[in-house]
Amino acid sequence: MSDQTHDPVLLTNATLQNVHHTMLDGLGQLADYFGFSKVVGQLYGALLLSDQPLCLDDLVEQLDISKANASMNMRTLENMGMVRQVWVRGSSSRRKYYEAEVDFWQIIGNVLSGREMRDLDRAISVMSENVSRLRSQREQMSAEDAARAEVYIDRIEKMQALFHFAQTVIASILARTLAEGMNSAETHGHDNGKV
Amino acid sequence: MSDQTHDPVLLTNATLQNVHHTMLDGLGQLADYFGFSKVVGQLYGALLLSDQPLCLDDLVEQLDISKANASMNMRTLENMGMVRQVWVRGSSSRRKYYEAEVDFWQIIGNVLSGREMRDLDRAISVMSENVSRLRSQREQMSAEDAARAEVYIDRIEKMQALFHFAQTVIASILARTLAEGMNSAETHGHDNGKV
DNA sequence: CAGAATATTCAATACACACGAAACGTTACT
DNA sequence: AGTAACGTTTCGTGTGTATTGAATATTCTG
Repeated sequence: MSDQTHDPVLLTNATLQNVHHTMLDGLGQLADYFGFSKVVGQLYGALLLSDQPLCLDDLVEQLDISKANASMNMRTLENMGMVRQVWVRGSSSRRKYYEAEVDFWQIIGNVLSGREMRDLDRAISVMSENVSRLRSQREQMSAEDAARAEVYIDRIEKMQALFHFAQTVIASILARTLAEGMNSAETHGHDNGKV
Repeated sequence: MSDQTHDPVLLTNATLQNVHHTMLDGLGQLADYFGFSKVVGQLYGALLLSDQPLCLDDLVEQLDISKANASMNMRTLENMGMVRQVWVRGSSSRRKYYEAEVDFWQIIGNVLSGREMRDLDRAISVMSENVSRLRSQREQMSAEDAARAEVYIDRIEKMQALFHFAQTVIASILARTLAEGMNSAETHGHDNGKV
């Protein structure tokens, strides 16, 4: 026994097959929509709709993709906190098994606290700096340039207001996520350790 | 006579040049981040920081891109409602002039009311349909398949809850956008007890 | 410590996308 | 109408990115 994997998990029922395919397809489109490969959506869907953790070979077989592709995209899922590794005791050897993170607020909090928030902060500070420089040098400009500076300041501040709002929204989401993390026993914390 | 365009709009001041370049660069990165061409962001930035409407040739010259590129990406900006055409009286011939839409809530409302909302609705309905089918056929399945159906239902409904929340958020943004026809200033009352 | 099993990385290929040049269609001016 | 100006579409080309099979690294078992 113990073929290469623990259990092929065949779908014998037509309805189950259809739902499975529909979900993976939709999640693939969604991932594509957000700029990722559609494979990441499919991988997540396969794990989401599985009652047991799956290993790489399971996913390779299920989605009919190469192992390299699966490995690469699983790493992006890990970096986003959308999947986590789980150790299955019955496995013949040291196999990595994954399961989907189903707490979506946790996921959103992870991704927002990472790159997005930093980019946003940087953009806002760049705008602030630009406005400051324009204000300070406005006096020394020609009338024509000063008029242009006024336009710049006006438009940049309008955009900055939007970014500040986005910052507020993201901060509230993060607060919500953190408040909800107390319930979860999993100490997810900061998993970003450089390899 | 006249040059091909009305006014080259040269930036004589170093600070203005720097701010201009910084903004266009940042907006280019932002556009790229959202899956568009960076030219889209640069075009919008050029219009945003201009006190006068600009024609295609102005933009071509300013960004040093081909006319085809400018034309194509300007259309996507138009489709997103981020720029609008404006007719300039003094132009020698029939030239299209564009200006940037500066009401960002208007823009967000436009894009959300378009594709996003429909995709969201469709995704939710697909999930509902799938859950319904699973529930109705659950009885006729084998015990094993029924157990899987339960897992499917549970996970799909979890995700559906998230999508419903997103739907609510988008709906509230759309409501705000529609109500803003009269609101002139940048005072967006921070009505975000709920995002 | 040898050997096998598994995940990861690497280089080559395939694919898709964006760009620019030029032809085309359309509109206004004389 | 003729003509000039302008915007749009199309086509060939190049560049970047994703996917794959093969090679490498790592880890567990006997």
